Amino acid sequence: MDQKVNTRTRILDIAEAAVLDKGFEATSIEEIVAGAEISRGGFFYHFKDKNALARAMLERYIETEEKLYDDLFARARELNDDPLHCMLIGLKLLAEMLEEMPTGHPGCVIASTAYQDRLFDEGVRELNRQAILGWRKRFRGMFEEIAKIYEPREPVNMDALGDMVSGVVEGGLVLQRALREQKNASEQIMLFRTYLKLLFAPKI
Amino acid sequence: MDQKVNTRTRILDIAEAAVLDKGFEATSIEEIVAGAEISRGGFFYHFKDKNALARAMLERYIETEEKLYDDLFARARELNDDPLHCMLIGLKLLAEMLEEMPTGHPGCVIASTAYQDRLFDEGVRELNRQAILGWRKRFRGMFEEIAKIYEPREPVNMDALGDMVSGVVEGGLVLQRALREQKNASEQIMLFRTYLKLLFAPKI
DNA sequence: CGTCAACTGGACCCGTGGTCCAGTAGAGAG
DNA sequence: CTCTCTACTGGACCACGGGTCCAGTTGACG
Repeated sequence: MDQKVNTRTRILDIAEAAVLDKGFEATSIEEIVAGAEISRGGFFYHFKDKNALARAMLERYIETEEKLYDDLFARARELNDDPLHCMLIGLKLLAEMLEEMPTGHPGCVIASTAYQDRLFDEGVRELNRQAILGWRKRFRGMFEEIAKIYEPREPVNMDALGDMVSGVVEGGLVLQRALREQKNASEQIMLFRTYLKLLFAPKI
Repeated sequence: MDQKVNTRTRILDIAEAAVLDKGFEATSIEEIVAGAEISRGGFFYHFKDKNALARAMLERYIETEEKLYDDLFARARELNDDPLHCMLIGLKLLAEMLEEMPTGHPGCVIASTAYQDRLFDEGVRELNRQAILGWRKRFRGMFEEIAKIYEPREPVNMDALGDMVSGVVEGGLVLQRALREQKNASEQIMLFRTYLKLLFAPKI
């Protein structure tokens, strides 16, 4: 049963790398089983179809992402207890992280899932939705903390501002992929950071 | 030869609607020829393969999009000659437009192309790239005009700020698609608009 | 009348997702 | 030592979609 866990994880690892590289549709089961050195039958033993694979990948990815944000903002909090500065530091760390990731970070999984919609079943779509709603909640919470101390200079919808973190990351990754440049996503995050500085800056 | 133009255009129309609805990969040639009431042979007479179709669609789409931005900011200019206010009005118009589009506007074509990368040939990818670079240039130009009059309160990279328009739209559309909500993209644009107001606001 | 563009229709190939199933290697329980 | 159960293997088989090839038709125009 150690082997069981191993094989399933190995499939997920290989699939994830391939999907991040070239997208879900372009990744064939053939190629996954070749990489994992198993038979086609073996693959379908673990995942009843490609959708089940997608679901498992998304679940794992979302978990990783949550942990990543937890760690990142925990580290930021250690450096500065003020919620605004914590956010600014966290975004800087996020930008640096994105810049270091050569092939582009998994964030794209969400976007690519959104755009290949009809290929996926309701379960996958719902997972995707919940992930984004989770980030909305997380960041909205942080922004509300900030707003308690620093009154925003312009009125903003906090849900939308929370979404903007995800939106800027996703949008940045789209640009990066399409332009074949390397820093777009991190630049976009840094611009968003400037936005927050301006928005929550003490008046005069 | 009238028929020729007609058929080609008809194919493009039907393909575009289908692709916007469910993505390129999920749109079969079978379905396109059924919609256009032609034979499979007829389809391949006009487009040597699916990539040629993608290229033609992208070209047409980019042209439409350019014209849309031209019109939109021309209208904005009529309402206010100041470059900052013109931009703010233009973004408001853009946000309203996005909100009215029920199925989501074609912007997604760029993102979806970016994420289905390997399915497309170099020609398609390059078209995609050029479209984004075109928008970068357009918006950077406008921001430079603004910056001549209103000194930015924080230093920003003008290329990145130009990209941010595309990024915010693309990111917003990703959210909208994944969340199955309707206003995310326009909300994101309105937030970006607030950003510009803060960034270029006269000091004090 | 001939030619050419714009098709039709159908045969055919291949890769990919997916199903079914019979068989087996190996670990752990009795 | 056998019994069973999990985790597979391997191969036959199907449907569908992209793509090729090609022979034949139709209508406009010189």
